[in-house]
Amino acid sequence: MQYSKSFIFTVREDPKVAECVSHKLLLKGSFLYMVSSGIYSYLPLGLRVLENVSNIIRKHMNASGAQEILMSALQPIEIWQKTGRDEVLSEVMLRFKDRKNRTLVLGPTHEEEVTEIVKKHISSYKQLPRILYQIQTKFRDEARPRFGVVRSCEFIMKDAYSFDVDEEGLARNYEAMRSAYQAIFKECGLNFIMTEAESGAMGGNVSHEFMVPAEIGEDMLCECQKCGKHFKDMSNCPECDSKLNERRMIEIGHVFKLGTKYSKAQEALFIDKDGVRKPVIMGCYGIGVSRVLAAIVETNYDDKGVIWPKSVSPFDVQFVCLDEKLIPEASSMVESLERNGFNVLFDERSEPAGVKFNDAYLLGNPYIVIIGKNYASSKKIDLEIRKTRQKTSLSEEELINFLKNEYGK
RNA sequence: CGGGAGGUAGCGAAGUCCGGUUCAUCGCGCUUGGUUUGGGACCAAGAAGCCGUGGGUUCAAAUCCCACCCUCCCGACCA
Repeated sequence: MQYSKSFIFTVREDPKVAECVSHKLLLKGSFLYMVSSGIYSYLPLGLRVLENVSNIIRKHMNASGAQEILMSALQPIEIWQKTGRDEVLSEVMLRFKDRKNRTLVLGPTHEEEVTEIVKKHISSYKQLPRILYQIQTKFRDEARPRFGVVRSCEFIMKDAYSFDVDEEGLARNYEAMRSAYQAIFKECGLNFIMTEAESGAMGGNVSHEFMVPAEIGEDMLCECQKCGKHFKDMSNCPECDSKLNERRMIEIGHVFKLGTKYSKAQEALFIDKDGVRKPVIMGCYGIGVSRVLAAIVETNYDDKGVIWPKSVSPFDVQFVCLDEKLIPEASSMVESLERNGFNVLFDERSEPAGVKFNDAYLLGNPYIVIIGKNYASSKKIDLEIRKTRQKTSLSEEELINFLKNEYGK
């Protein structure tokens, strides 16, 4: 992608509307466009990261046997009345009437709808277990949207639902999802903590949360000064009796054993081996995909900008050409990088070097390649690692080998 | 929903107390021409504003008064 033709428009000043790091940097680097408080559009850069995170999620979901679907955002109020959650979630639920005077809601979550789907299609133990998931936009009328994409009224969520014949099956799927989550967050470059949690309005009795320690976190965990373990309560460490510190956390994922709360209320029944009709045993598993973006930025940045982990960065390489006369050479190198499977943002603009460097740092792609004056004599280009800011001079061949090695290609 | 701060050109800000040729100003960005090109460079010329919205007070309002809207922060709330 040529920078001069891209829809990338960084700004020099910090946006006034943003206070926290992720909100500020994502707007400054034109990853996001702010429509209104708690409402954001994804520009090309932001969408690339979102897609990368989504694809990591898909990979691990599919590997654990889950199948992707896409449910409607518009839902009739009636399915919510079956479980009583039209009342429980009334504060956050966006509802309106259509032309037929029927009440519709913009789905804040999808337990009810997925249960209807399963009710229609599953009737025998032979059709179980199954896991369905989707990556989709959720709508919540938040009392106070904040921190950009951390808490917004419209956000992207991965929600998965498991369906089993018994508790043992549920336990297996719950474990499968839990380990998939650990793999997903690790691959996204997040330092996360898994902890037992309350089930809240979801129902069920077992649940775990995945948390990322960050300044702006809205949840609090107690961290042991000695052994580093985390707990909900502020008594001395149950493991080693040392003092605990409070630490703020961003919740990025939550898994629940739901049991039969929804299947009973909505009569999603199957006939078991013994001929008895039983409610399907359910679990649900959520990841705040857009919130993962924010959490990554909140924990991967410096005074110059974002430092994306390799696995999610919009581009692998930002290729900075500092001399117009070298554009033909630079173009051929960019092409060869692309042939080798790397995504390259080719900065061929006629801007001063400082502008290009600062944009590269702000956008946070992991590798910055610089071609300039020294190339004519040495035939070497410079590679700068975004994270460490270390620079080395390399030949084209050395560069490609280095990157292949870094990306395991 | 309670408390605090704020809204002036695309972005960031000054001006608001004390109303009036210092009132529409500055920096960045943008347009045109030229010089530059390994760290946000320089010169020249330009375009761009219902001073958040509506009402009021006054000879006169960005500035004073009232109402509303929007944004950020703290708290309550948060599957």
